Amino acid sequence: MLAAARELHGERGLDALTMRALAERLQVAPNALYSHVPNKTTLIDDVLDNVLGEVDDPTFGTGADGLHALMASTYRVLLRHPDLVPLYLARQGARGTNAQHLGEVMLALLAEAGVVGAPAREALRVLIVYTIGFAAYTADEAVVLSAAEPTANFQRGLHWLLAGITAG
Amino acid sequence: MLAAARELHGERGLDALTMRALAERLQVAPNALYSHVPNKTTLIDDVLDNVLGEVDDPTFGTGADGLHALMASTYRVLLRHPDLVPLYLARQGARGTNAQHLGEVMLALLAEAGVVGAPAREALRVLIVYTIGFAAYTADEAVVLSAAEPTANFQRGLHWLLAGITAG
DNA sequence: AATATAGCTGGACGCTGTATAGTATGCAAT
DNA sequence: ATTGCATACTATACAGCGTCCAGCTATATT
Repeated sequence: MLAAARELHGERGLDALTMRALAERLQVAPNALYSHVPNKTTLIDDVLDNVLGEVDDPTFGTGADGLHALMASTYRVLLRHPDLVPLYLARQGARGTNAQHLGEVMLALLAEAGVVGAPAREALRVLIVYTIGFAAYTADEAVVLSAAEPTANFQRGLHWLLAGITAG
Repeated sequence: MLAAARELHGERGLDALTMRALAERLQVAPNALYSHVPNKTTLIDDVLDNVLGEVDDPTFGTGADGLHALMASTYRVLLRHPDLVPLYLARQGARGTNAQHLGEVMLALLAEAGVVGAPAREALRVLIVYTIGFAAYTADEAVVLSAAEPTANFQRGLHWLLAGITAG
């Protein structure tokens, strides 16, 4: 069902992802979905977290470099799903297992860069906000402009933030 | 009508701001609203831009200092309307007259700080994204925690960005 | 063999934004 | 003074939404 929901969203967009349309795709009555999901909100929560599974963990790069790679990967994933991006912010970044995993990886990389404790949690928030925010703000444009210009812009700002974070 | 919409939103939240509820408040049939507004989306656009009118232009402070003050004021305004914040991002910051004015003030302050042309437009985007993004992400928390901690966090990141921007 | 449970169905409720058609009011031009 | 027209309203209605309720059936458990 999550898979069907993601297909439907991928093919026809967020607005077309209604309980009735999803039920039709599954050849099932609309209310049958409520045997699997308490409501549409948590279904979308699941979709949001599932999308985050596409983010690549950085296999190389330590500390700030790794963070840069991770955030850039996240940015690319978000741009692939422009209409979902505002939802991440509305839900403060989603709380599923994939989101949690990303948070842990980020904290590990921050620790490598010498940032731990309260400053690390602050840095985490700044980086998440900046990345999702930039994706939300440039979503339309980036799709049109083949992402090159906004991505460069994103990376420049990201660099400034990382410089400030690691400078203590 | 815009005033009534803002009242209704202020009193009962975004979800309660329906065409029917607004019509009832105005003692009018629901569809009568469509003599004044083409659809609900542009009504909300108007509300969003109207809210931005609450942001204070910095009367003192030049360049980076002024920008810091302006963004902090914007952040405070946004926090006053948590449920609207995701909408700003979904619409790339709104395009009404108030939004336009803010953009011009920001560009002027950037110019004072020696940033003009393409870098200025990039800086503009980074600052807007960061501010709205942070507001969206901390909205719930900030209301509960009386805003002190997230605001400090916001200002720290903002400082890093401004340092990067003005360093060229 | 009896029973519980998971997954479904038909139908409905209350809500949403909005289209259509018609009506009363006030102002402009003849 | 009368005609004409735009503005703002009304009543009604449509299609769509998320979701609740009651009941059926097949499968799994004891």
